[in-house]
Parts: sequence; C-alpha cells; structure tokens
Amino acid sequence: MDNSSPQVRIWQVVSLVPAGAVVTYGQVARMAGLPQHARMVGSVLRQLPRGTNIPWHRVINSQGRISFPAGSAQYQRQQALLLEEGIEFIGDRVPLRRFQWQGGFEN
DNA sequence: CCCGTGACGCCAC
DNA sequence: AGTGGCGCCACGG
Repeated sequence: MDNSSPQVRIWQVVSLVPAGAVVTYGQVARMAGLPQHARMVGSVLRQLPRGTNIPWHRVINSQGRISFPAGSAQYQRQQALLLEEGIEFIGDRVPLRRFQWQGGFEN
C-alpha cells in the first residue's frame, strides 16, 4: 500500500499518533515496515524542519524515557509538550502500559 | 572510501 | 538497576 521511501513512511506513521499517546522508536520502525531500524527513526526525526506539524515529541524510547540528555533544553521541551497532552511521568519515565499507542488498525 | 557518531533496542552480565 | 557489547545504518568529515 505504500512504496514511498523509508523517510516518508516514518513521517506517515508518526503523523498517525494521537495526542495523549506515545510510541517507541522501535515500534515506529516496525509499523513503517522497517524492523530492526529504530535508529533510523531517530535519525529521520532529527532532520525534521523546525515548526513541522509532525508530532515528533510523541516518540520515546523502549524504556519509556525521552531520548535526550536529562535536563537539556530539548528534553524539557519534549516533556512539556507531552505533559500538555496529558501524558504522565513516573520520575523520568512514561508508563507505557497506559500511554503507548497500539496503532488502532493499519500497520 | 573509511571511520566516528548517534532522538535505538536487545541481551548478557 | 547499571554497564557493556553488538547489530543496524544514515550522515558528515
């Protein structure tokens, strides 16, 4: 159903994640048809232009943690966005049991 | 073209 | 719970 480049498929998957939910890098990779390529997801998100409408902040690592140095400006920015959407943190991590998006249908 | 780096993930200690 | 090693691979120097 989709022959586009890995980069485009990653954008599409992340765009589907609803506010109030999160997904992991590895999960995005699998949903984009790129198993074992979690790292590429981070690489692609890193290149996103500023002001993009793609909800990049809803992507966190498999441990439920934000993949930026603790306390960095980027870390704080991402956490603020998640908190605004109702995501809860237990210490420095999001309990995936409750907030991880299960991809509704496609994937 | 080789090599280090890194928004990752998994597994072994 | 931390640390370390490895697989993967796009990028930049």
